[in-house]
Amino acid sequence: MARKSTAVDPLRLDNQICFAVYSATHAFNRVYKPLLDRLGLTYPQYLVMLVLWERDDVPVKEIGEKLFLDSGTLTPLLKRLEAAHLVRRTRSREDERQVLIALTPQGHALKEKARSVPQSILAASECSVSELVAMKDEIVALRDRLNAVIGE
Amino acid sequence: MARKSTAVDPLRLDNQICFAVYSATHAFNRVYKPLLDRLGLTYPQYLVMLVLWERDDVPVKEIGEKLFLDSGTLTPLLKRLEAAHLVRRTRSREDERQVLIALTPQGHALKEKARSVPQSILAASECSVSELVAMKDEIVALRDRLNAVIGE
DNA sequence: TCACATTTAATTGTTCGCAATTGAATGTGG
DNA sequence: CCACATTCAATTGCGAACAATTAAATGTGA
Repeated sequence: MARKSTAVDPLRLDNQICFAVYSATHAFNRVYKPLLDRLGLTYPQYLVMLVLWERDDVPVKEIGEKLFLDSGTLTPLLKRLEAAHLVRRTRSREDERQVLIALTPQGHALKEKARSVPQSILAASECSVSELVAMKDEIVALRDRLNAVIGE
Repeated sequence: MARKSTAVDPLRLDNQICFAVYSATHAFNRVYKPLLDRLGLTYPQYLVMLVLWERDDVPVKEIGEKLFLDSGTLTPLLKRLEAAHLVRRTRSREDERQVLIALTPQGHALKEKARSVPQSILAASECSVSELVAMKDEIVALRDRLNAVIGE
């Protein structure tokens, strides 16, 4: 037959890795939702808290570099975390342009309640740790190549 | 030493596959942006057009099932596509609850301009087709397991 | 047939995500 | 020292994404 096989049609939705990644992001979000509701966090807020639990008193810029987000996203998000008494925002004294983000005691304490989250996600993925690590490394490598092209 | 290795700390940002997927989604978006700007589409609008280029005159519900999106997202998006004269929205005569989405001639014609997009993405990924297909299949399988847990 | 449940889109309100701009602080070259 | 560029956060505006609700059409059982 003369028709092009749908299996290799480059415009077919099911053939697009970007849609696989896009829809997997939403699937993760839906699994995280009930877990993070108990912590009073959204998923992007949870990511910011992961950064802060690793290192505290960090400028907005640095959070943005780690999460690939800009101030247009982070400023209002951080204000909501401040309103929830999880972080404090203070101008740096050495460089008044920077705003430093520090955890409050409640912010630190929330880490303990968060410890069970990764395990629940692992269970939901029905996947071995080694498989997930391998996939993660492949996806990160792809992401970094894509990001490199943007800077070109 | 007594400290837990950071390599296996489950709360470490870099160890989370969800963040790999989340950040890869944004990286894809940034690569798509200049390509889709030329078509006058956003990325979610492009996904809807992919669905319609495969099969036309489809109820909103069906688009939502294919893209894992609900009417709260699709209704305003489809109204914007209608305002751009790419689709028409008409109530089904057999079932007045359904709204059928059909391509306009301009909507059909846009497919030709879109044909170069997948190739540009492939180039940006700096990856062989077979590698991408393998990754895509893994990610889809993970997504489907996650979605299955949500319905539990 | 009729009360009731279900299905389907639309609507409302909140939170991301980003482009573009603004304004203040800092750095740099002459 | 001073004009100028750069850096950083905040702001504005728009388009998703989703929970929760609403309203209309359809389906179902007694």
